[in-house]
Amino acid sequence: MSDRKPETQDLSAQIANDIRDAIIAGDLIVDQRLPSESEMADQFSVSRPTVREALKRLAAQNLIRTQRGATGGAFVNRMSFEDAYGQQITTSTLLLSMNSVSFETACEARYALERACAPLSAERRSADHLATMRAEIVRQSQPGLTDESFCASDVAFHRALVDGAGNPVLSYQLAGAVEAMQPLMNMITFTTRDRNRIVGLHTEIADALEQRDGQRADEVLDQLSCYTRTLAREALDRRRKST
Amino acid sequence: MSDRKPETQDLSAQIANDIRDAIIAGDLIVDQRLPSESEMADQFSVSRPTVREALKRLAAQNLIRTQRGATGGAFVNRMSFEDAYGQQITTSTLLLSMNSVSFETACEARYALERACAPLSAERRSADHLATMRAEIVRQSQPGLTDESFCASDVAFHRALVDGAGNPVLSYQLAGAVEAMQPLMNMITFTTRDRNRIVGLHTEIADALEQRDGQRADEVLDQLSCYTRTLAREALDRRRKST
DNA sequence: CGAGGATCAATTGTCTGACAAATGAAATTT
DNA sequence: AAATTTCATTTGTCAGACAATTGATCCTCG
Repeated sequence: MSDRKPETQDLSAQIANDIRDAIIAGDLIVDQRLPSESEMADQFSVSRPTVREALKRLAAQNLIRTQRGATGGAFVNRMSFEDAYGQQITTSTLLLSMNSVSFETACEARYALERACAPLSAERRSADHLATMRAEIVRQSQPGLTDESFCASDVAFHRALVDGAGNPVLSYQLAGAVEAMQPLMNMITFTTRDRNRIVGLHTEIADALEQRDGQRADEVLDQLSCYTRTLAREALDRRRKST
Repeated sequence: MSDRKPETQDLSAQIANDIRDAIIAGDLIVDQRLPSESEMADQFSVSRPTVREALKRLAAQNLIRTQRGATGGAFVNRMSFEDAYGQQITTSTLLLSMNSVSFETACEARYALERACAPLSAERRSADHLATMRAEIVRQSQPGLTDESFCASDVAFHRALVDGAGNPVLSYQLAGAVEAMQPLMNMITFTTRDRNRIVGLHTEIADALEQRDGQRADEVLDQLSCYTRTLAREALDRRRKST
């Protein structure tokens, strides 16, 4: 938890960390205006460009926003769920794409997380959530759909399932897991038979949620998890054979 | 998913986004060296400070690292789980602390996620994980422990439980949920009676995992979830009364 | 010929000073 | 009183410079 090398860090990194810690500690509250760049330069005994680099670091993390003009400046940003989604998805995508996480591992994590919210979703899902899921099922049944569109619809279906739990923290956490998987899923070529099976399972899930049967939804998700992993294994085998 | 206002964005933000997209798309691969700051300044037709601001934005997201010296420069960073943890915890902490997420909601999310990995942990936990959990239980039983230390130990216990699932993606996702809750948990004052009850439930969880009984672990986690929420409600009531 | 040290060139880190652009507030005019 | 102009403040961008770091190169000496 401690900073690794505070002595060898850039000045801009040190300053950014100072300000970040102040925000986390609550010393700087939401919408509070930070001193102007010139003032901070004096305060930290550095030049304005150095302060600016620090501020850009914070802006990249959505911790502050800046505004030009007479009453402008840098303001502490209220971290929005949308901002958090974006960061989460970027981070997860990169983690999965370049950190030798196997499809298997990612898939297991995704379905474990999804199953966590199945009972909540069964209890709380609105008619809207159910309607979204049904609509995506219809879309997925269309013949001639590209694999990419099929995957996108799959993501939308599962997002609706997660959102049905009515817990924004869960939605935010799972957005990363589900969306970051999409590039990996896109590598799979779905046959008509595969799609029919998946659509069938999706329908069973929707039915279960409609009847507020969390237990049943959980079971079907388990089956879907197994099936997806089987498909991925086959896709991987084919790819290996062809090279 | 699309950028909101590319036309009103800073030059440094635009450049940072360009490079970020190139990294995500795989056009820039891990450990690849970016052009020098001067070269990029020419390439993008901006000044060097502007390029530097862009690079600092990327560095803040752990997308690149920089090195001084003759063979130095900016290199595409391999996103490490550790980096991802850090970002996740910062984001989640801020999201919970200043986005009016109720303790109830956060708590529900946390235990839902934890229960997701209970069966996996029961199956795969090593003796090490179990030993860590037992050790933390002992620490939690010490009389005279401050509330903060008790909470820290609680986090360590649950981290061991999650890590026991042996899925780094789950560990990374849950790190945020569990650790971000700590500041909220610290607001609770635990009586000796509360602590005994929690330690008892922790012991039951450890026992269940030792016997590879995921079902049982899940049940106890459910109880712990309910109990924690009760305590939080009481703490909130007391706080409300005193003000 | 090899090893060790001095030199060098490339690159990032930092500073200074300047000007442009935006923007809300104050002063002025109608 | 309303509309317009002016103005001060602040961020955005630029140019050029120097310091610090660091690997590579070259040179000297054994």
